[in-house]
Amino acid sequence: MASDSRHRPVETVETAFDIVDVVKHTDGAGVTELAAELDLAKSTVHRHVKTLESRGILVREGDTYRISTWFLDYGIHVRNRHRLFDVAKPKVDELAAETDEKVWCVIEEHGMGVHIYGAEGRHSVKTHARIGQRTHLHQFAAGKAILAHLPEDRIESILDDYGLASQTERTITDREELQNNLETIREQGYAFNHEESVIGVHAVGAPIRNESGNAIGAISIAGPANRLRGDLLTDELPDLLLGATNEVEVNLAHS
Amino acid sequence: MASDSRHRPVETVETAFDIVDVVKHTDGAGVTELAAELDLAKSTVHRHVKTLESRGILVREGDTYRISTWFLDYGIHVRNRHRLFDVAKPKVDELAAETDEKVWCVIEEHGMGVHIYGAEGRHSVKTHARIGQRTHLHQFAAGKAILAHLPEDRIESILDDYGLASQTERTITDREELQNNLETIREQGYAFNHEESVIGVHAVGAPIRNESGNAIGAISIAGPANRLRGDLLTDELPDLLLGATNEVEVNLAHS
DNA sequence: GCTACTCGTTCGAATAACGGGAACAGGTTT
DNA sequence: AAACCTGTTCCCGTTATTCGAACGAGTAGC
Repeated sequence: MASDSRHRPVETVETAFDIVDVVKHTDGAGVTELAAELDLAKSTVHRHVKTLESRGILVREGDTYRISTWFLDYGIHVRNRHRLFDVAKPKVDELAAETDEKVWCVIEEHGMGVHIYGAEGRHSVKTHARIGQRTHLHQFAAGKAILAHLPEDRIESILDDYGLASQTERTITDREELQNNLETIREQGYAFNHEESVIGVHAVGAPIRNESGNAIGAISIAGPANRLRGDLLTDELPDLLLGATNEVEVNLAHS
Repeated sequence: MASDSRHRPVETVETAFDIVDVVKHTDGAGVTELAAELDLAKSTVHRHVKTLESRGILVREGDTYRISTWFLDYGIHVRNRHRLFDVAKPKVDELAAETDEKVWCVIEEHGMGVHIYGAEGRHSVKTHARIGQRTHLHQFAAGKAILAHLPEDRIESILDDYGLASQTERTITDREELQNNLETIREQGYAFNHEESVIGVHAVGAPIRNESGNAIGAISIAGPANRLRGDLLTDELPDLLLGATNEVEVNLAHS
């Protein structure tokens, strides 16, 4: 981290990815538009875009370039190769079938939570989460479950790096309050989310730990606040969840 | 296409993606390994890798770099933004539930077929296909259904570009034979795959066409050859499939 | 315990490449 | 028909990329 200031990035590569980013966020753009947006010469953008196209990273549709499914190929590859995915997927499916709610498998990467797999129950809410989505760890149940089970210094550095941005009015934005919450989570072994990421949505999340006890991911069950409350939320679902995560941990250790 | 020879790519960007490719295929690699593999100086690779890491494209685990879920994020974004996905997904799920076989939604991109969504039936075979996978159009039912419903000149240029590589001993590798097959597909409105991509697997595929009648994708039903045969394969499944694809086409037109 | 190998990292200097701007070709609008 | 838009091409100057060698650190060998 201290070497960050010393490290000078390859700017040509940065502009290439800047182009990809703009193309993604605009859902397709032309050379002129990209050049204007990124303050580059048209010829420069053109050369980059042609390079990316020849690699199959961008595809051309008339005069606009779009992100290609190259990313889907690589993305799914990443997911399938992740140690957790194979083991967790069947359990996530099971939980969704048993609870009829939305169940997510989340991993930690670079200090953020990444939703790598989600299973629908029959009544599952349309959460705003999407496969591949990155969310700040303090903003949701699975994330807090992960955060609580990381080494103390990593927790500090993550909170330092990203801060405590709010998602809803109920998101925990006070550092001390979060520390208390994490302590409770460690004691209980699971975390709750009371409308902290989406108003009207409650969730329970439990960590998946490796041999050294550090969380590498988590599983969460989410549903409407008026259905996920009382004993169901505080007892039944955590029980089910812990059963699943414990099993995943055991299977992980033997793989 | 003719300008391909004239176009000189941005080499720095190429090396960056070369690095990403090697990291993907080796499932994680270090600086020295990458430098040796790509015949570059260690310092060059180091700078690239640091740049990619700071962007969150690669993640570091000890001394090896891995592909990150950044790709999953972008990949799923691409899929979700595709016009076909929203409309086709529910139909694919329906077909899988009705037939109990593996059902795929495939789109055409850059002259290849990309599997963007697959639904499992209760008895579905473990096909080798994976979300994001790119396959030559002539090698499978959905692909041939697409190929048959493209403008004549595009068909020619795709076949010229990619040739007719074989996947199994039953893959169609003769151009004339393929043309005859495509003609039959156009007459019937759907395509069969008789162990042309995987031995022991049969499939039916039907195109999804836009307003001008050109295929933009296809849906296919695949299953074991000994179950998918006779009337089921030649009549029942095509009927079900065409019902679904027609509906998708109508919904597409009104979206 | 020391040595010898690996790994990632840093530095400076030379050259190759990237980026810019102006001019071109093809289409569509005014 | 002319004025605009688009993507595309060219060449030149300068910068930023690349290389190779040297460094620090950690690990395996004996």
